Amino acid sequence: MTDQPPPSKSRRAFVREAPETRRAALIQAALELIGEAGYRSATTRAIAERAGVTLGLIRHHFHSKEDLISAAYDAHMSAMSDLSLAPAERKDLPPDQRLALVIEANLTPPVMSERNVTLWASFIAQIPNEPGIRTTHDRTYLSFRDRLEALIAETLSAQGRAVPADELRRLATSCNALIDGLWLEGGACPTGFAGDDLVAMGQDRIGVLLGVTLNRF
Amino acid sequence: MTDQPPPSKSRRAFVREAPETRRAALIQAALELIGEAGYRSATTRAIAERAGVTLGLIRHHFHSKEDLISAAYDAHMSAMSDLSLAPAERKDLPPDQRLALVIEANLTPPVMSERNVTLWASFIAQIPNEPGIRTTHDRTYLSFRDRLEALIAETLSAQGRAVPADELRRLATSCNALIDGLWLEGGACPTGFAGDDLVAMGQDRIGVLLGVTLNRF
DNA sequence: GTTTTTGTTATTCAATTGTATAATAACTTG
DNA sequence: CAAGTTATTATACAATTGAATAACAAAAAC
Repeated sequence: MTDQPPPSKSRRAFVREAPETRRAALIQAALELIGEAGYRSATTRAIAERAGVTLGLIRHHFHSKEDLISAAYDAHMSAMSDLSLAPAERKDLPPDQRLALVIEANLTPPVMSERNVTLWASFIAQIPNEPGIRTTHDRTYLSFRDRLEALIAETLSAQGRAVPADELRRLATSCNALIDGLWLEGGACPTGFAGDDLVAMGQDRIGVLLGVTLNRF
Repeated sequence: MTDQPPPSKSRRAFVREAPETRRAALIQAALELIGEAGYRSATTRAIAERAGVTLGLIRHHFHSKEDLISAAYDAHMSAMSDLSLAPAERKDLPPDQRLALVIEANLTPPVMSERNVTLWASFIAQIPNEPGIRTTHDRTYLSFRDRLEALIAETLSAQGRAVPADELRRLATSCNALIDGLWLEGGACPTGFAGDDLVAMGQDRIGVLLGVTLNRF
Protein backbone atom coordinates (compact mmCIF):
# COMPACT_ATOMS: atom_id res chain seq x y z
CA MET A 1 0.00 0.00 0.00
CA THR A 2 2.15 2.80 1.29
CA ASP A 3 5.52 1.55 0.20
CA GLN A 4 8.17 4.20 0.28
CA PRO A 5 9.73 4.89 -3.11
CA PRO A 6 13.34 4.48 -2.01
CA PRO A 7 14.98 7.85 -2.64
CA SER A 8 18.41 8.02 -4.10
CA LYS A 9 20.21 7.25 -0.86
CA SER A 10 17.74 6.21 1.83
CA ARG A 11 16.98 9.69 3.02
CA ARG A 12 13.82 10.07 5.04
CA ALA A 13 10.79 11.24 3.05
CA PHE A 14 9.09 14.38 4.27
CA VAL A 15 6.48 16.97 3.42
CA ARG A 16 7.00 20.68 3.54
CA GLU A 17 4.57 22.31 5.90
CA ALA A 18 3.70 25.91 6.59
CA PRO A 19 5.85 27.39 9.36
CA GLU A 20 2.80 27.98 11.58
CA THR A 21 1.80 24.34 11.21
CA ARG A 22 5.23 23.08 12.21
CA ARG A 23 5.51 25.54 15.04
CA ALA A 24 2.15 24.41 16.38
CA ALA A 25 3.12 20.76 16.08
CA LEU A 26 6.38 21.31 17.93
CA ILE A 27 4.61 23.29 20.65
CA GLN A 28 2.00 20.58 21.10
CA ALA A 29 4.69 17.90 21.23
CA ALA A 30 6.56 19.83 23.93
CA LEU A 31 3.37 20.26 25.98
CA GLU A 32 2.53 16.58 25.71
CA LEU A 33 5.96 15.50 26.85
CA ILE A 34 6.20 17.93 29.76
CA GLY A 35 2.68 17.03 30.88
CA GLU A 36 3.36 13.32 30.70
CA ALA A 37 6.79 13.01 32.24
CA GLY A 38 8.00 16.44 33.32
CA TYR A 39 10.35 19.00 31.97
CA ARG A 40 13.37 16.74 31.89
CA SER A 41 11.76 14.43 29.38
CA ALA A 42 11.18 17.25 26.91
CA THR A 43 14.53 17.15 25.18
CA THR A 44 14.95 18.55 21.71
CA ARG A 45 15.20 15.05 20.32
CA ALA A 46 12.10 13.82 22.14
CA ILE A 47 10.09 16.85 21.06
CA ALA A 48 11.13 16.45 17.44
CA GLU A 49 10.34 12.75 17.45
CA ARG A 50 6.91 13.35 18.99
CA ALA A 51 6.20 15.96 16.34
CA GLY A 52 7.30 13.55 13.61
CA VAL A 53 10.29 15.56 12.47
CA THR A 54 13.99 15.61 13.11
CA LEU A 55 15.88 17.54 15.70
CA GLY A 56 17.17 20.24 13.39
CA LEU A 57 13.72 21.65 12.71
CA ILE A 58 13.47 23.14 16.18
CA ARG A 59 16.32 25.50 15.52
CA HIS A 60 14.84 26.30 12.13
CA HIS A 61 11.43 27.35 13.46
CA PHE A 62 12.51 28.67 16.86
CA HIS A 63 15.47 30.71 17.88
CA SER A 64 16.32 28.19 20.58
CA LYS A 65 14.74 25.55 22.76
CA GLU A 66 14.11 28.25 25.33
CA ASP A 67 12.15 30.12 22.70
CA LEU A 68 10.07 27.03 21.99
CA ILE A 69 9.34 26.50 25.66
CA SER A 70 8.22 30.09 26.11
CA ALA A 71 5.94 29.79 23.11
CA ALA A 72 4.54 26.54 24.49
CA TYR A 73 3.83 28.12 27.87
CA ASP A 74 2.08 31.02 26.20
CA ALA A 75 -0.03 28.73 24.01
CA HIS A 76 -0.94 26.49 26.94
CA MET A 77 -2.00 29.30 29.25
CA SER A 78 -4.06 30.90 26.51
CA ALA A 79 -5.81 27.62 25.78
CA MET A 80 -6.56 27.01 29.46
CA SER A 81 -7.85 30.56 29.95
CA ASP A 82 -10.12 30.23 26.94
CA LEU A 83 -11.43 26.89 28.15
CA SER A 84 -12.14 27.99 31.69
CA LEU A 85 -13.56 31.40 30.80
CA ALA A 86 -15.68 30.28 27.86
CA PRO A 87 -18.89 30.21 29.95
CA ALA A 88 -18.35 33.88 30.83
CA GLU A 89 -19.21 34.82 27.25
CA ARG A 90 -22.61 33.16 27.23
CA LYS A 91 -24.71 36.28 27.28
CA ASP A 92 -27.87 34.18 27.25
CA LEU A 93 -27.23 33.19 30.87
CA PRO A 94 -27.46 35.34 33.99
CA PRO A 95 -24.10 36.34 35.46
CA ASP A 96 -24.38 34.19 38.59
CA GLN A 97 -24.92 31.09 36.48
CA ARG A 98 -22.03 32.05 34.22
CA LEU A 99 -19.83 32.41 37.28
CA ALA A 100 -20.89 29.00 38.51
CA LEU A 101 -20.02 27.51 35.11
CA VAL A 102 -16.62 29.19 35.09
CA ILE A 103 -15.90 27.67 38.48
CA GLU A 104 -17.05 24.28 37.24
CA ALA A 105 -14.86 24.52 34.13
CA ASN A 106 -11.84 25.29 36.28
CA LEU A 107 -12.41 22.33 38.57
CA THR A 108 -13.20 19.61 36.04
CA PRO A 109 -11.21 18.04 33.21
CA PRO A 110 -9.67 19.00 30.93
CA VAL A 111 -8.65 22.15 32.80
CA MET A 112 -8.23 20.34 36.11
CA SER A 113 -5.96 17.39 35.52
CA GLU A 114 -2.76 15.92 36.81
CA ARG A 115 -1.19 16.61 33.44
CA ASN A 116 -1.98 20.30 33.70
CA VAL A 117 -0.64 20.60 37.22
CA THR A 118 2.60 19.03 36.09
CA LEU A 119 2.74 21.34 33.12
CA TRP A 120 1.99 24.40 35.17
CA ALA A 121 4.50 23.54 37.87
CA SER A 122 7.17 22.83 35.26
CA PHE A 123 6.79 26.26 33.76
CA ILE A 124 6.64 28.07 37.10
CA ALA A 125 9.83 26.31 38.10
CA GLN A 126 11.53 27.74 35.02
CA ILE A 127 10.82 31.35 36.01
CA PRO A 128 14.29 31.96 37.51
CA ASN A 129 15.92 30.76 34.31
CA GLU A 130 13.92 32.35 31.52
CA PRO A 131 12.60 35.88 31.90
CA GLY A 132 10.02 35.26 29.18
CA ILE A 133 8.19 32.80 31.43
CA ARG A 134 7.69 35.39 34.16
CA THR A 135 6.30 37.90 31.68
CA THR A 136 3.80 35.40 30.35
CA HIS A 137 2.84 34.32 33.85
CA ASP A 138 2.14 37.83 35.04
CA ARG A 139 0.17 38.65 31.92
CA THR A 140 -2.01 35.55 31.98
CA TYR A 141 -2.56 35.74 35.72
CA LEU A 142 -3.69 39.36 35.62
CA SER A 143 -5.82 38.72 32.56
CA PHE A 144 -7.68 35.87 34.24
CA ARG A 145 -8.18 37.80 37.45
CA ASP A 146 -9.48 40.82 35.61
CA ARG A 147 -12.01 38.79 33.69
CA LEU A 148 -13.07 37.02 36.86
CA GLU A 149 -13.39 40.41 38.54
CA ALA A 150 -15.64 41.62 35.76
CA LEU A 151 -17.84 38.57 36.12
CA ILE A 152 -18.05 39.05 39.87
CA ALA A 153 -18.97 42.70 39.41
CA GLU A 154 -21.70 41.70 37.00
CA THR A 155 -23.03 39.11 39.40
CA LEU A 156 -23.18 41.51 42.33
CA SER A 157 -24.58 44.30 40.20
CA ALA A 158 -27.38 42.04 38.95
CA GLN A 159 -28.43 41.64 42.58
CA GLY A 160 -28.46 45.35 43.14
CA ARG A 161 -25.26 45.36 45.10
CA ALA A 162 -22.34 47.70 44.49
CA VAL A 163 -18.91 47.36 46.06
CA PRO A 164 -15.99 49.81 45.95
CA ALA A 165 -13.28 49.15 43.40
CA ASP A 166 -10.64 48.15 45.93
CA GLU A 167 -12.98 45.75 47.66
CA LEU A 168 -13.95 44.29 44.29
CA ARG A 169 -10.29 43.76 43.54
CA ARG A 170 -9.77 41.93 46.82
CA LEU A 171 -12.83 39.79 46.19
CA ALA A 172 -11.51 38.78 42.78
CA THR A 173 -8.07 38.04 44.19
CA SER A 174 -9.54 35.86 46.92
CA CYS A 175 -11.88 34.00 44.61
CA ASN A 176 -9.03 33.46 42.17
CA ALA A 177 -6.89 32.09 44.99
CA LEU A 178 -9.64 29.74 46.10
CA ILE A 179 -10.13 28.44 42.57
CA ASP A 180 -6.37 28.02 42.09
CA GLY A 181 -6.00 26.21 45.39
CA LEU A 182 -8.82 23.78 44.70
CA TRP A 183 -7.59 23.23 41.14
CA LEU A 184 -4.19 22.44 42.53
CA GLU A 185 -5.46 20.02 45.14
CA GLY A 186 -7.68 18.24 42.67
CA GLY A 187 -4.92 17.94 40.09
CA ALA A 188 -2.21 16.92 42.53
CA CYS A 189 -4.40 14.45 44.44
CA PRO A 190 -6.57 13.01 41.65
CA THR A 191 -7.86 10.26 43.92
CA GLY A 192 -8.50 12.46 46.93
CA PHE A 193 -11.85 13.90 45.93
CA ALA A 194 -15.03 12.28 44.74
CA GLY A 195 -16.77 13.30 41.53
CA ASP A 196 -18.00 16.86 41.60
CA ASP A 197 -16.99 17.37 45.20
CA LEU A 198 -14.50 20.08 44.32
CA VAL A 199 -16.96 21.83 42.01
CA ALA A 200 -19.57 21.93 44.75
CA MET A 201 -16.99 23.22 47.21
CA GLY A 202 -15.81 25.91 44.84
CA GLN A 203 -19.28 27.16 43.97
CA ASP A 204 -20.45 26.96 47.55
CA ARG A 205 -17.50 28.79 49.14
CA ILE A 206 -17.23 31.47 46.48
CA GLY A 207 -20.94 31.95 46.95
CA VAL A 208 -20.29 32.53 50.64
CA LEU A 209 -17.48 34.98 49.90
CA LEU A 210 -19.70 36.95 47.54
CA GLY A 211 -22.88 36.59 49.53
CA VAL A 212 -24.76 34.92 46.70
CA THR A 213 -25.99 31.40 45.95
CA LEU A 214 -24.13 29.80 43.05
CA ASN A 215 -24.64 26.07 43.26
CA ARG A 216 -27.65 23.94 42.38
CA PHE A 217 -28.12 25.25 38.89
CA MET B 1 47.43 32.97 59.48
CA THR B 2 45.57 30.11 57.94
CA ASP B 3 48.26 28.78 55.66
CA GLN B 4 47.55 25.30 54.49
CA PRO B 5 50.21 22.81 55.49
CA PRO B 6 50.82 21.44 51.98
CA PRO B 7 49.89 17.76 52.19
CA SER B 8 52.07 15.18 50.58
CA LYS B 9 50.78 15.77 47.09
CA SER B 10 48.44 18.79 47.03
CA ARG B 11 45.36 16.90 48.01
CA ARG B 12 42.53 18.97 49.38
CA ALA B 13 42.39 19.08 53.17
CA PHE B 14 39.12 18.01 54.74
CA VAL B 15 37.45 17.20 58.03
CA ARG B 16 35.44 14.10 58.73
CA GLU B 17 31.91 14.93 59.69
CA ALA B 18 29.09 12.85 61.06
CA PRO B 19 26.89 11.41 58.30
CA GLU B 20 23.85 13.34 59.55
CA THR B 21 25.82 16.59 59.35
CA ARG B 22 26.94 15.98 55.82
CA ARG B 23 23.51 14.82 54.74
CA ALA B 24 21.98 17.98 56.17
CA ALA B 25 24.57 20.17 54.46
CA LEU B 26 23.98 18.51 51.10
CA ILE B 27 20.23 18.83 51.52
CA GLN B 28 20.49 22.48 52.38
CA ALA B 29 22.79 23.11 49.45
CA ALA B 30 20.33 21.44 47.09
CA LEU B 31 17.44 23.51 48.44
CA GLU B 32 19.40 26.73 48.11
CA LEU B 33 20.31 26.02 44.51
CA ILE B 34 16.84 24.93 43.42
CA GLY B 35 15.28 27.92 45.16
CA GLU B 36 17.70 30.36 43.59
CA ALA B 37 17.88 29.18 40.01
CA GLY B 38 15.57 26.23 39.55
CA TYR B 39 15.98 22.50 39.34
CA ARG B 40 18.34 22.56 36.37
CA SER B 41 20.98 24.43 38.32
CA ALA B 42 21.08 21.80 41.06
CA THR B 43 23.60 19.45 39.47
CA THR B 44 25.57 17.05 41.58
CA ARG B 45 28.66 19.18 41.11
CA ALA B 46 26.92 22.43 42.02
CA ILE B 47 25.35 20.86 45.11
CA ALA B 48 28.68 19.45 46.27
CA GLU B 49 30.47 22.75 45.71
CA ARG B 50 27.78 24.67 47.61
CA ALA B 51 28.09 22.22 50.47
CA GLY B 52 31.87 22.61 50.45
CA VAL B 53 32.63 19.04 49.48
CA THR B 54 33.40 17.15 46.32
CA LEU B 55 31.02 15.44 43.99
CA GLY B 56 31.69 11.92 45.17
CA LEU B 57 30.25 12.53 48.60
CA ILE B 58 26.71 12.60 47.28
CA ARG B 59 26.89 9.01 46.23
CA HIS B 60 28.47 8.13 49.54
CA HIS B 61 25.71 9.64 51.69
CA PHE B 62 22.77 9.09 49.33
CA HIS B 63 21.89 6.20 47.12
CA SER B 64 21.56 8.54 44.16
CA LYS B 65 20.83 12.14 43.29
CA GLU B 66 17.16 11.21 43.15
CA ASP B 67 17.44 10.01 46.71
CA LEU B 68 19.00 13.33 47.76
CA ILE B 69 16.25 15.31 46.04
CA SER B 70 13.55 13.30 47.76
CA ALA B 71 15.20 13.85 51.12
CA ALA B 72 15.48 17.57 50.37
CA TYR B 73 11.80 17.80 49.49
CA ASP B 74 10.86 16.01 52.66
CA ALA B 75 13.06 18.26 54.80
CA HIS B 76 11.79 21.39 53.12
CA MET B 77 8.12 20.56 53.50
CA SER B 78 8.60 19.59 57.13
CA ALA B 79 10.38 22.86 57.84
CA MET B 80 7.67 24.91 56.14
CA SER B 81 4.91 23.04 57.94
CA ASP B 82 6.60 23.61 61.27
CA LEU B 83 7.08 27.29 60.54
CA SER B 84 3.53 27.93 59.41
CA LEU B 85 1.84 25.80 62.06
CA ALA B 86 3.96 26.92 65.00
CA PRO B 87 1.32 29.39 66.24
CA ALA B 88 -1.19 26.55 66.48
CA GLU B 89 0.73 25.17 69.46
CA ARG B 90 0.50 28.32 71.56
CA LYS B 91 -1.98 27.10 74.11
CA ASP B 92 -1.87 30.48 75.85
CA LEU B 93 -3.87 32.00 73.00
CA PRO B 94 -7.50 31.46 72.07
CA PRO B 95 -8.02 29.28 68.97
CA ASP B 96 -9.31 32.07 66.75
CA GLN B 97 -6.18 34.10 67.38
CA ARG B 98 -4.01 31.07 66.79
CA LEU B 99 -5.78 30.50 63.48
CA ALA B 100 -5.18 34.13 62.52
CA LEU B 101 -1.49 33.73 63.32
CA VAL B 102 -1.23 30.55 61.28
CA ILE B 103 -2.73 32.37 58.32
CA GLU B 104 -0.31 35.23 58.83
CA ALA B 105 2.67 32.89 59.02
CA ASN B 106 1.64 31.28 55.75
CA LEU B 107 1.34 34.60 53.94
CA THR B 108 4.48 36.35 55.13
CA PRO B 109 8.19 35.57 54.72
CA PRO B 110 9.91 33.27 55.16
CA VAL B 111 7.10 30.86 54.30
CA MET B 112 5.73 33.05 51.53
CA SER B 113 8.58 33.89 49.21
CA GLU B 114 9.51 33.65 45.58
CA ARG B 115 12.23 31.21 46.52
CA ASN B 116 9.72 28.88 48.13
CA VAL B 117 7.34 28.99 45.20
CA THR B 118 10.18 28.07 42.87
CA LEU B 119 11.20 25.28 45.21
CA TRP B 120 7.69 23.96 45.56
CA ALA B 121 6.97 24.08 41.84
CA SER B 122 10.26 22.35 41.08
CA PHE B 123 9.37 19.44 43.31
CA ILE B 124 5.79 19.16 42.06
CA ALA B 125 7.10 19.07 38.52
CA GLN B 126 9.21 16.05 39.46
CA ILE B 127 6.23 13.97 40.55
CA PRO B 128 5.94 12.05 37.25
CA ASN B 129 9.60 11.08 37.46
CA GLU B 130 10.15 10.11 41.05
CA PRO B 131 7.47 8.23 42.97
CA GLY B 132 8.97 9.30 46.28
CA ILE B 133 8.01 12.89 45.60
CA ARG B 134 4.34 12.03 45.24
CA THR B 135 4.36 10.08 48.50
CA THR B 136 5.90 12.98 50.38
CA HIS B 137 3.50 15.43 48.76
CA ASP B 138 0.42 13.47 49.73
CA ARG B 139 1.68 12.96 53.26
CA THR B 140 2.59 16.60 53.92
CA TYR B 141 -0.55 17.91 52.25
CA LEU B 142 -2.84 15.71 54.30
CA SER B 143 -0.88 16.43 57.47
CA PHE B 144 -1.23 20.18 57.03
CA ARG B 145 -4.91 19.96 56.17
CA ASP B 146 -5.62 17.76 59.18
CA ARG B 147 -3.89 20.15 61.56
CA LEU B 148 -5.70 23.07 60.00
CA GLU B 149 -8.96 21.16 60.36
CA ALA B 150 -8.27 20.60 64.04
CA LEU B 151 -7.61 24.30 64.56
CA ILE B 152 -10.80 25.22 62.73
CA ALA B 153 -12.76 22.75 64.83
CA GLU B 154 -11.32 24.28 67.97
CA THR B 155 -12.17 27.77 66.79
CA LEU B 156 -15.76 26.91 66.00
CA SER B 157 -16.16 24.87 69.14
CA ALA B 158 -14.94 27.79 71.28
CA GLN B 159 -17.81 29.80 69.88
CA GLY B 160 -20.30 27.14 70.75
CA ARG B 161 -20.73 25.95 67.20
CA ALA B 162 -20.55 22.35 66.07
CA VAL B 163 -20.39 21.17 62.46
CA PRO B 164 -20.66 17.66 61.07
CA ALA B 165 -17.42 15.86 60.26
CA ASP B 166 -17.91 15.96 56.50
CA GLU B 167 -18.69 19.66 56.53
CA LEU B 168 -15.65 20.27 58.72
CA ARG B 169 -13.52 18.43 56.20
CA ARG B 170 -14.85 20.56 53.36
CA LEU B 171 -14.23 23.70 55.37
CA ALA B 172 -10.64 22.71 56.00
CA THR B 173 -10.11 21.80 52.36
CA SER B 174 -11.50 25.15 51.23
CA CYS B 175 -9.51 27.17 53.74
CA ASN B 176 -6.39 25.26 52.79
CA ALA B 177 -7.04 26.00 49.14
CA LEU B 178 -7.53 29.68 49.87
CA ILE B 179 -4.30 29.86 51.83
CA ASP B 180 -2.42 27.96 49.12
CA GLY B 181 -3.78 30.19 46.39
CA LEU B 182 -2.90 33.41 48.18
CA TRP B 183 0.53 32.04 49.08
CA LEU B 184 1.08 31.20 45.45
CA GLU B 185 -0.02 34.59 44.18
CA GLY B 186 2.11 36.41 46.72
CA GLY B 187 5.16 34.32 45.98
CA ALA B 188 4.80 34.39 42.22
CA CYS B 189 3.96 38.10 42.04
CA PRO B 190 6.14 39.53 44.82
CA THR B 191 5.49 43.08 43.66
CA GLY B 192 1.79 42.69 43.11
CA PHE B 193 0.58 43.09 46.69
CA ALA B 194 1.30 45.74 49.26
CA GLY B 195 2.59 44.93 52.74
CA ASP B 196 0.14 42.87 54.74
CA ASP B 197 -2.54 43.04 52.08
CA LEU B 198 -2.50 39.29 51.55
CA VAL B 199 -2.55 38.59 55.28
CA ALA B 200 -5.58 40.81 55.75
CA MET B 201 -7.29 39.15 52.80
CA GLY B 202 -6.57 35.68 54.09
CA GLN B 203 -7.77 36.36 57.60
CA ASP B 204 -10.80 38.27 56.40
CA ARG B 205 -11.99 35.72 53.81
CA ILE B 206 -11.37 32.67 55.97
CA GLY B 207 -13.27 34.50 58.67
CA VAL B 208 -16.16 34.84 56.25
CA LEU B 209 -15.98 31.17 55.31
CA LEU B 210 -16.04 30.13 58.96
CA GLY B 211 -18.45 32.78 60.12
CA VAL B 212 -15.99 34.24 62.65
CA THR B 213 -13.90 37.41 62.92
CA LEU B 214 -10.18 36.70 62.64
CA ASN B 215 -8.46 39.94 61.72
CA ARG B 216 -7.61 42.96 63.85
CA PHE B 217 -5.88 41.13 66.62
C1' DG C 1 51.69 3.44 68.75
C1' DT C 2 49.58 0.41 65.42
C1' DT C 3 45.74 -1.17 62.96
C1' DT C 4 41.12 -0.64 61.20
C1' DT C 5 37.42 1.73 59.56
C1' DT C 6 35.25 4.77 56.49
C1' DG C 7 34.52 9.49 55.26
C1' DT C 8 36.51 12.04 51.45
C1' DT C 9 39.02 13.30 47.34
C1' DA C 10 40.42 12.69 42.64
C1' DT C 11 39.68 10.84 38.28
C1' DT C 12 37.41 8.40 34.69
C1' DC C 13 33.40 7.00 31.82
C1' DA C 14 29.48 6.42 29.06
C1' DA C 15 25.43 8.79 27.98
C1' DT C 16 22.81 12.78 26.94
C1' DT C 17 22.07 17.47 25.75
C1' DG C 18 21.49 21.82 22.97
C1' DT C 19 23.46 23.70 19.15
C1' DA C 20 25.86 24.26 14.71
C1' DT C 21 26.75 23.09 9.86
C1' DA C 22 26.40 21.00 5.44
C1' DA C 23 23.78 18.26 2.23
C1' DT C 24 19.35 17.38 0.16
C1' DA C 25 14.81 17.60 -1.79
C1' DA C 26 10.11 19.52 -1.79
C1' DC C 27 7.77 23.15 -3.30
C1' DT C 28 7.46 27.82 -5.61
C1' DT C 29 8.16 30.99 -9.14
C1' DG C 30 8.81 32.41 -13.72
C1' DC D 1 10.19 22.94 -17.62
C1' DA D 2 14.09 25.25 -15.54
C1' DA D 3 15.91 27.90 -11.72
C1' DG D 4 15.57 29.34 -7.17
C1' DT D 5 13.96 29.21 -2.42
C1' DT D 6 13.89 27.12 1.90
C1' DA D 7 11.92 23.55 4.69
C1' DT D 8 13.96 19.41 6.15
C1' DT D 9 17.30 15.78 7.01
C1' DA D 10 21.63 14.00 8.44
C1' DT D 11 25.74 14.41 10.87
C1' DA D 12 29.03 16.30 13.89
C1' DC D 13 30.56 18.72 18.09
C1' DA D 14 31.63 20.64 22.45
C1' DA D 15 29.83 20.77 26.91
C1' DT D 16 27.56 18.82 30.78
C1' DT D 17 25.62 15.26 33.48
C1' DG D 18 25.04 11.36 36.96
C1' DA D 19 27.50 7.63 38.16
C1' DA D 20 31.47 4.45 39.03
C1' DT D 21 36.09 3.39 40.68
C1' DA D 22 40.43 3.79 42.90
C1' DA D 23 43.49 6.24 45.91
C1' DC D 24 43.92 8.55 50.22
C1' DA D 25 43.73 10.28 54.95
C1' DA D 26 41.27 11.50 59.23
C1' DA D 27 39.42 9.71 63.10
C1' DA D 28 38.35 5.70 65.85
C1' DA D 29 39.49 1.22 67.82
C1' DC D 30 42.63 -1.62 69.98
